[in-house]
Amino acid sequence: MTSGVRNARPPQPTLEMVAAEAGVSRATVSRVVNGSPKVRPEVVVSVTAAIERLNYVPNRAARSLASRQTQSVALVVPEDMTKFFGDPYFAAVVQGITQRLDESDYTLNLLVASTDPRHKTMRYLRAGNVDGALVISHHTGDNFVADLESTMPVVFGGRPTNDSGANNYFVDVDNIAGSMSGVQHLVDIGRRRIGTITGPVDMPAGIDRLTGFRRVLENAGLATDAVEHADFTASGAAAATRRLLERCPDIDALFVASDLMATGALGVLAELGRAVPRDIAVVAYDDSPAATSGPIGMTTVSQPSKEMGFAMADLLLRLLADDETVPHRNIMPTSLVLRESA
Amino acid sequence: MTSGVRNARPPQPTLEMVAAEAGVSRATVSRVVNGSPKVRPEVVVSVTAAIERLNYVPNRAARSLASRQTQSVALVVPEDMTKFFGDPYFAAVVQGITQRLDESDYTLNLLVASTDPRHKTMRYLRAGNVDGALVISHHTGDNFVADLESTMPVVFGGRPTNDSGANNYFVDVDNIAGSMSGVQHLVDIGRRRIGTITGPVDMPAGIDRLTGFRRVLENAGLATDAVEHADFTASGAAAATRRLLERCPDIDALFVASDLMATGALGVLAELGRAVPRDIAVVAYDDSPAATSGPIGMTTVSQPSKEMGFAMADLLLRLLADDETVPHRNIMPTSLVLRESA
DNA sequence: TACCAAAATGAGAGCGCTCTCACAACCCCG
DNA sequence: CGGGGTTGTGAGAGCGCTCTCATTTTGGTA
Repeated sequence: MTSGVRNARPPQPTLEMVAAEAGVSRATVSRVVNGSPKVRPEVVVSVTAAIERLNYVPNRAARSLASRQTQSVALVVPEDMTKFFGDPYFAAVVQGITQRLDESDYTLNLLVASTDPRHKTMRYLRAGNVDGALVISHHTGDNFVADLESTMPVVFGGRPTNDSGANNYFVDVDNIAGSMSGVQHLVDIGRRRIGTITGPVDMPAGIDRLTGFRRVLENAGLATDAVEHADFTASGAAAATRRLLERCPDIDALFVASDLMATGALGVLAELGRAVPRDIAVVAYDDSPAATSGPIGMTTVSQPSKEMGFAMADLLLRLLADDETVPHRNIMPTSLVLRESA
Repeated sequence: MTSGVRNARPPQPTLEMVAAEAGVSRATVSRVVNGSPKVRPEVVVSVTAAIERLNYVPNRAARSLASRQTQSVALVVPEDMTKFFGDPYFAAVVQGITQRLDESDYTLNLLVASTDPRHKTMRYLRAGNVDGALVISHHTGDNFVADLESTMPVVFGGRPTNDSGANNYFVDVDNIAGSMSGVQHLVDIGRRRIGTITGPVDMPAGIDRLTGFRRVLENAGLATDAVEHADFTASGAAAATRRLLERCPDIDALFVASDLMATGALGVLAELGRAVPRDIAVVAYDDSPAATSGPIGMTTVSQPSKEMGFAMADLLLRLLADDETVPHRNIMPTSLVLRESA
């Protein structure tokens, strides 16, 4: 058999070749490539020219092997693809992350993990493919995280479920305060029979937003039984809304734990002929594009998703730079955005 | 300064250490790790045990440097994040790709390129980070592709814009035939003043779907002037729909080049009080979740997006395996799915 | 002009793995 | 029981880069 497709490609130029071309040593070329200050300017010029001439690009594997760094970080998302792509919240976070990374020399590796067996993801991570990891949307059961943390720096989006020791690094909002502001608004506009569609209760974001809901209603002396759990998807929320309306047909307000879920809830409400906000006022959470893309603008608890992504990446990068002054937690502000739905 | 965060991690075990632990040579451990058949079964057992004991995971960089392969492929998407995340079409394709890759030892690197300067993406690719690349959603102006192809095997999703030599590998549907089936349906149900919202005309998918539209109308002896261009986003399509309605208020049918764009168009139609399908029948393209998630089910040209992703990955993997029998093109079937909108 | 510190450069030893050989152990058969 | 295969195993040379150190060059000073 002749050499196949793969081997037919012309070999990439190497450091060695650039060195020969420029008439200097490998070490000097390496210095130029890495921007070391201790190279004579005229040498820098001639080496740069040689690099240009040969169209040289350093080999990542070799560099990574020698330097024991990869210059890349992973974003681990323990959800399935559909959920990941379906929720504009993730889009915003990823955008923030890439924005920060683009300012650096690091690249991002996306690991959406339920499509992979967890096992495969961990092998990938432990095989030295990345210098650090960002973890978002993680659940109580995801104990791969402890493993990960013993291998490399990890930054969480959202308070990790095992945040006992307070030595985790994470970026989050105060979900309790956030949801309280949303639910309080419902109370303030005179609603008295308020229900909620929660996120998964194996995630801090799900739990905390429910806690905020309960706290406000208890303070106001209102019933807290109109609760249905869902999974941060539109269809899950739609089903939960149906269940809730069946069980508590008298509700006059609904707090939904995410914008995406609110689109599902709003669909059911429309279908059932419950006018929003007249019959039922709705407050959502996220302030993602989903809040404004539907027929009715959502009143929603705004969290800076993109900025959170940015902050996560920033935190990780500083950790990787051995910056010892980084704070363990970065709690960002929320605010209530009023639109038509409540 | 003391050793920081990065260096504080315990070093990973190496092949050498496993070899010592098992009392064999490095080469033998390597054979076991790579599943070579020429190792005595009892040796395999003892080496496997040693690997287990040390919790050994082979170092990717070293392996890649020595073998000149990375076991990973890139998915290059020359769009910005928002567009990428916003369109369920991409979600389906990515899902298909990962599904195929999960059966193999390859991993996926997502490069959504407009956030990166093109330059950075190319450097990454050329630095030997991946063995091959998948390119979707590429535009006429994206000439980085030629560069890429000289470096590694590339498979396109959608006929590439420069498909002159017919030596590109790609997976596509017959967009002309697909759109013709959709537009023909509009003609068949008696519509006579048919408009279209197109995709970008610097993309084959945009051009071909428009061509199909024109062809049907010309065959039927109908006017083909009710055309507005958009960019495969919901908001772009909404604006285009407004322009179209302004210019041709008399249209009784609309062919929209993607489901996502149709959501935008449908929104405008609803806002303007044009009943669908009574006043204006709408046919979309993709048959993504967007076609069924709105208030009215879309009649749409169904293309097997997920299967296309799968096929792309499959093609690339076979190319990487030096399979010389792979066909250059894989044209998949479309079908018209009838729902309420037309 | 001679001398020494500082700056610039090069030599060379790895990083952890793969892969080609050479060698050793074993098999069958005449 | 020796020749000629197999088959399994180990030694060792890289893969392309970084980084430490020794060496050379430079420039400032007496």
